[in-house]
Amino acid sequence: MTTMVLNNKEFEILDDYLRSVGQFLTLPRIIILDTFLKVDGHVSVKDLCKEVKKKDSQISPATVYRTMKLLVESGIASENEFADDRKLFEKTLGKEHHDHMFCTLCKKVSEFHNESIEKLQEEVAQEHLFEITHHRMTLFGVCDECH
Amino acid sequence: MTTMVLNNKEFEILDDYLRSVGQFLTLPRIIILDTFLKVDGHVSVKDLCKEVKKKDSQISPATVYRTMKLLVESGIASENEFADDRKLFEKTLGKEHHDHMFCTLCKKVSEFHNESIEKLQEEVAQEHLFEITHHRMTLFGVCDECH
DNA sequence: TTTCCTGCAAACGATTTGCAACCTA
DNA sequence: TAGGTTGCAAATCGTTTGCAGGAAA
Repeated sequence: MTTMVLNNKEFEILDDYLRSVGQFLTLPRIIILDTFLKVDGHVSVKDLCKEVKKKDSQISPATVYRTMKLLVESGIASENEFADDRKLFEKTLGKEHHDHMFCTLCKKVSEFHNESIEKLQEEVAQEHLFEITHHRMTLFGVCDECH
Repeated sequence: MTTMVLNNKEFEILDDYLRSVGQFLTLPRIIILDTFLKVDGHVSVKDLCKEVKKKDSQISPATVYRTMKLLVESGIASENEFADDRKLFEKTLGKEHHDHMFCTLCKKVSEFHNESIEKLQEEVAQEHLFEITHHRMTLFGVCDECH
């Protein structure tokens, strides 16, 4: 039997968010969030649907899409696209900002953070009178294991 | 009457590329490349189709898609996606590598280059034994004009 | 003649949406 | 009761592909 991790702060955050927009934390939403939290790394909706179906075969892809949108809105998840048309979600809570390295051979996504780059980005933006809300940086190439 | 710029190096490059893979520089391909070269900035296939149709209403979107693929393969164009599902093409020939700033209000794409960032990216990659083939960096935010 | 090219329409795959039935405050 | 929620199927949207006719080497 699967144990739910309802005590996670993510459930509280989603619940708060939903209340603030006049919506409810329903069972399908709980199951989807729980599933999402237990997958590690970057997941596609397709893969998430597979996992969700194991817990409740009734839950439709439409609901997974709708719920993932809510998770993004509430700041629990973020979206990123690496290879063509593969939109992937990752957890954002409790993780500092980071960028990605995508191995074009094994498709593995790894993360890094470099404060100097962040500072330089801010400098560049200021030079162009551009106000950054967020950025996206991905290095494509071959990871150590694929060498 | 529209003048073609057949003397541009891009036509030679496409022709060479096509020959190397046993294909030909046909009229539709010439028209599409010519149109692409005359548009500035970043274009979607949809917008390109509109321009192409003005010169030859017979040319189908399928051919535009097929030709843009060839342009990317031959190094004349490159693809980038900024906002959701808007794949845009830009010329690469004669332009040094650059990154992008995307204004989320007016959707304008502007370019910048920062050598220090490039060096740091290379350093980060080396630390992780990752071999970069290319990278993609986009700053999202509000441009000067939209302030 | 063989291989490539093209337009057309159909197919595709990811995502969204309209709807009727269902919950829940 | 009113308004949010869901599964289902249909609709969308960008893109790709099968095919039959046409053109070039």
